Order: sequence, then C-alpha cells, then structure tokens
Amino acid sequence: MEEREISRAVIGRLPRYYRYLGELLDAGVERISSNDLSKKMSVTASQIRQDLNNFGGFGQQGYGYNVKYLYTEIGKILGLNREHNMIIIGAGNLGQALANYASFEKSGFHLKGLFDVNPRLEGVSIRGIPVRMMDDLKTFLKHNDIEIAALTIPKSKAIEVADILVASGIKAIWNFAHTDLNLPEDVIVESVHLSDSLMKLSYNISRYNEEHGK
Amino acid sequence: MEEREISRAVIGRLPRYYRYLGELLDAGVERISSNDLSKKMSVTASQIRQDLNNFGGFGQQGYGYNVKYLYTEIGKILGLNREHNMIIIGAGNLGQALANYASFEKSGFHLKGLFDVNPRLEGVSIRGIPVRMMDDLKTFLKHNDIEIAALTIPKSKAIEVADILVASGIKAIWNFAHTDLNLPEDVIVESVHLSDSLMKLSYNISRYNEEHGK
DNA sequence: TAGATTGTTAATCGATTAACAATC
DNA sequence: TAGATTGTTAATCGATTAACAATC
Repeated sequence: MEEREISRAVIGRLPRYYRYLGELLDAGVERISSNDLSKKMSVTASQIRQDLNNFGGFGQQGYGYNVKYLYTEIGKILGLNREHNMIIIGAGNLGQALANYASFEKSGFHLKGLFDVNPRLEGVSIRGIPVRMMDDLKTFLKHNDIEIAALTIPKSKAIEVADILVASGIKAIWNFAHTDLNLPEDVIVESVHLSDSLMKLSYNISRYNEEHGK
Repeated sequence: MEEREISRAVIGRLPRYYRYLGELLDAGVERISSNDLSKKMSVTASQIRQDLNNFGGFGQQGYGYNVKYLYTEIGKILGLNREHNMIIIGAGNLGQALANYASFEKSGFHLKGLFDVNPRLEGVSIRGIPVRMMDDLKTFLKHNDIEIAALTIPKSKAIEVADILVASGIKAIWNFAHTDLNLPEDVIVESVHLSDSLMKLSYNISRYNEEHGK
C-alpha cells in the first residue's frame, strides 16, 4: 500500500476547512465549489483542490463539493469519527477551561480524569469529573484506557510528568507547558505555546509601528 | 530604506529561539555556535544562521553567538523591550488563566482590565484587576491607552465584540474564539484555535494507528 | 598563525499556483 | 449537449539546506 507522506502544511489547514464547512452546513448550504470556498476562506481554489486530493476525490466535476459529505470525510481524516479518552494534568484555570469545553465532548474527546497536586482541589468536580491527586495517576492509568493527556502544568514539572505518562502507556500529549518535550518518537506531542503566540502578536505590532513611524 | 518582507515561517521560529536562549542564559552559558544550538533544537545550523541574518549579523566568526546579546536582540525584534497594555474580554476560566500568567507581566505585557457580561463576576478581582462589565468597555477604552485585547469569549459574541474593539482603537487582538475575525488590515490578529490544535493531535493518532494496523 | 564559525551565495527541495484535459 | 468545475499535471515561487569564502 503506497502511503504518501502528507505535508504538515496541508494537515494544518484541515481543521480550518472543517470549521468553514461546519458553518456552511449550519447555514443549510448543500454544495460549494472550490472557487466559492476559496473566496470565503481567503485562499486559492487551487490550494483547496490540491489539499483535498491528497486524501481522495471528494468532489464532482461540474457540481463542486457536497458540503455534508466533505465535512464528514474531513472529520474522518481528522479522527473525529473515533472516541478519544482524555485526562487533564493540572486543574488550574487553564486545565479547568479545557475541562469545560463542551465542544470537545461533541467531537468525541471524552474527559475521564483531572489531576493536580493541590490538596485543596481534591474532590472538587468539574463537569462531574472529580479532581484526583497526582499520586493516583499511575493506578488510574492502569485501570483506564486513556489515549490523550493534556498537560496544563508549569514547565518545571512538565518533563517529569510527561515521562510518567509515557511510561504508563499514554499515546499522545497535548502540551501547554512552556517547554518542548523530548519523548520517544511513537508518542505524539502537540504543543500550544501561548507565549510564543503572544510574541508573534507583539512582533507584528512592532513591525506595524515601525512602518507607520511610531 | 529597503525593508525586505520577512517570512511568516521565520517569525514563527523566533519565539522558540528566544526560549532556548533564555534557558541557556539561565544555565549560565555564555556563548553558543549555530551548530550546538541546532543540535539542542533539532533544526539545521544553516536555518538558524539564515533566520538570524534576516535581522542582522549577531554572531562573530570563529566565536559563535553571545547568548545574552542574542537573547536581548531577539527580544527587541519580538517587541519585548516595549510595554504593552492589555485587556482581557471574557473572564471565564480561560480569561482567568491568561490573567494569572505572571510570565506575561515579566515580558512587558501589562494587564489593565478584565471584562465580562456575567454580573456575578462584577467586582471580583484577579491579580488585583477587577472584572468590569461589558457596558463599561467603551468608556474604559476612551480613558486608557490599551494596545492589545485578548478575546476569550464564545464565538457567537466574538465578531461583534471585535468590531467594538476596533472602533475603539484597539491595535491588536489575541483571539481565542473559535472563529476567524475579518477585520481591517491595520488591525493585527493572532488567533489561538485550541480545537484546531486538538484535531491535529487527533489526526496524528489516527495516522499512527493506521500505520500500526490498529 | 591556525582553527573555528559566521554570513552569504548557490543548489536543492517542497509547496503553491496556474492551466487544462477529463468528466459530471 | 453545453457549461461548470473537478482532478491532476506542469510551472512558478519560496523556503530550506549545502557549501564556502570571509574573518574573527
């Protein structure tokens, strides 16, 4: 089976396609051409067709794309047709924010546990999930089939905790700590570096100010 | 003055360089070669030199780069030598999480206000900043010089609020809402789409499972 | 001075866009 | 059938890597 590697750039655009198609679906739009979609999304029609054809021919000449069908197919590509059990390590504001995102649940990401070191959080529940103490993590992972762990803890603890998670068989880490994680290559890591994002914003402000002589 | 446009890819890597240099600095490392840094960061030395030379020659032949100097210079490029006044719209978990990030304050991002529609939050303070009601937003912006607004509100309100912010003279929006914002091009928008990130993670899990026949 | 390492040019690689034949 | 629009190949553009002369 010939498996061409799909570029990171393409994968990075899929969620955005998915989002726009979801909106079209909600708006009751039945079909859309790459050209019309390209205008909405401010990308080229060529790129849309090229991107989609990495995964197969979802359209029809002379017709365009069926919104519902394409939405579902991209969902499948993104793995949203599966169920994903998830835990959150770090029940601070950010961990709680993630725990409260009802939309994740709708996409098949099921929160099964919340962990923290702070004893004052013990027993507190978020959306019915009690916060457990970190001491219970290993045992919990032994008895529950968890795929994804979100790491919403400070950088100082992140690497150590990541190692525990990997040793306990976690497949994927959604990392919010302000550090890179160097883990075995069969562990999937997706990092959200909020401060990197804020710095990019700040760069663009500086650039803008320079150009406008401020 | 010849201003070459610097590619988004390069800018996206700057915060990561900054992060690694900060760690080297903390570790007391005085100088580093592009080669040594490339090994630490898993990128090519060529890319590091190429990236940095977009902004000027920060190194010295035969010596490498002075860590402290390079750290400071990248900080300047990123605009971290300026002060940035900031507000947060949406004082839910995510807004509070951002408000509590002490490290932003250290980098010159000063939180000046927090806004929400929920009357139960009125008067509640986070790090000494009281939550204000949305009705007060326009007046507040008239009397305070705010550069950045973080939008941590649901998608349904985001576009409307963004328009108010722009009309009130906000320069930059750090958008966490699950939607793209179409604003005048002189307004800088940096979006953090958490669900896009989770979908990328999910994609990679599916891909991995396929490859390993699960 | 000799060795090390940058800054920068040239070569390669990959991603995006354009074009158009295939086909609904 | 004629018109529309895809899927796909070819052309272009940009980003990354390699190479090396400049120089500390």
